[in-house]
Amino acid sequence: MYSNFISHIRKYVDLDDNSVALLFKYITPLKLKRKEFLLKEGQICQSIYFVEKGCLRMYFIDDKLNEQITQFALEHWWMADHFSFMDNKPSPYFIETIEKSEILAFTASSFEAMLRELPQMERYFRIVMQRAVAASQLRNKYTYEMSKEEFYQHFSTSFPEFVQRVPQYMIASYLGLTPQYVSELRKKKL
Amino acid sequence: MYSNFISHIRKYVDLDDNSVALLFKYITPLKLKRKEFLLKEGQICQSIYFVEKGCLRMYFIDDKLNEQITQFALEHWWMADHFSFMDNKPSPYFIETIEKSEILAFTASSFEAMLRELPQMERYFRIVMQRAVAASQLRNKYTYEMSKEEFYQHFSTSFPEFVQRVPQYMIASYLGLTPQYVSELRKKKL
DNA sequence: CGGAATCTTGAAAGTGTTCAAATCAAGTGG
DNA sequence: CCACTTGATTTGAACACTTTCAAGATTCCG
Repeated sequence: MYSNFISHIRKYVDLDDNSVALLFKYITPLKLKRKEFLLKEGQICQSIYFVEKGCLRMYFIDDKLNEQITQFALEHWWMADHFSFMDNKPSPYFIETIEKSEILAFTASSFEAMLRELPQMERYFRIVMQRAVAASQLRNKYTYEMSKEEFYQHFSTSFPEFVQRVPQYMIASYLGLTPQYVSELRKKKL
Repeated sequence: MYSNFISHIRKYVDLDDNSVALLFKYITPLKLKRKEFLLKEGQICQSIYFVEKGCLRMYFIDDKLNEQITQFALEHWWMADHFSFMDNKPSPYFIETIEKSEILAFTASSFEAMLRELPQMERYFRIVMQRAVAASQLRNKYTYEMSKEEFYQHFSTSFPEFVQRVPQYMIASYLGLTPQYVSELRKKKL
């Protein structure tokens, strides 16, 4: 049960079976179909979400009414609008399933209660968050040193499984370029 | 002593005076002049750094030999190359003082030992890292929705104290635009 | 099969960069 | 305190990368 989640935790902290049982009390499991929403613009991001199976995207609507995708989450990734989640602010984002997905949710209050009962989980989340910071430092560095063309080529060779799994126009949006330009770049590469 | 640091911790967790005394054992305080380095390209980022007073920048040298600034840190901010710090990988970055600064450093080993002795600090760092993730989500959103011109105007009106404190060309670098273009934008605004 | 969503094409327009050179500011040593 | 040297900012013209717009071709799904 929730094997991806448990194995992810055990990568970073020791957690005995008894603690795992306690942990389960705080989880809200969700089974979602394709194109269902976990969060919509204007709502407060009530939970942080762990992708046990499937795929999520986070996006907002820009002033030209385009969907701008800012994050994806595959198996064993966390997803949340952390500002909204921590400070109870309305979120500008949508979080939506791209595929049929199994999600584990911690509401803000269950998250707090869980951390109080299982302090090892503070360590787990400290490490997870620190790794998220590291990942965003790296991604950020790429945006400084690569042109959009290079960024696209780099992404599609680094994550070919991703390019298989999600439509081109979503990748274009995530990389901050137009679907037309992606189309041009693909042609160029052949 | 280290009052900015202690008050920052106490914003997020309760820490009694006894624990503060224990905490001090793990800190390496550094007094640095302007333009001194905490990290250079190729080295492993040995410590994470808290800015008690002063100002740091982090940058790397791109393929055209420009210094590309990816982060600043003012008082009560943390600074590190987290990938290098956590996984002992050589860093592509330089970390350098912009002004005379007082820095508190935790080496990787003192950081670990401190967290083991003072588990409340796991909570503190979990919160700090989570807020760092939130901040990078926000900054990232800006890069999707603003042109470089808007990004510059937004930054310089949001952080006027910053524009005072650091040279234009560093702000240009941080925002990912050329000093020439910044110059043009400033002219435009008058 | 029909309709909607996705992907491709090509031309025109912008936004921001590059290059080269001039001007301005600032710190150092005499 | 001035002269000198280096660092920082400004200018303008030419260029490059990426977007926009408008259609057309294709794929997918019920």
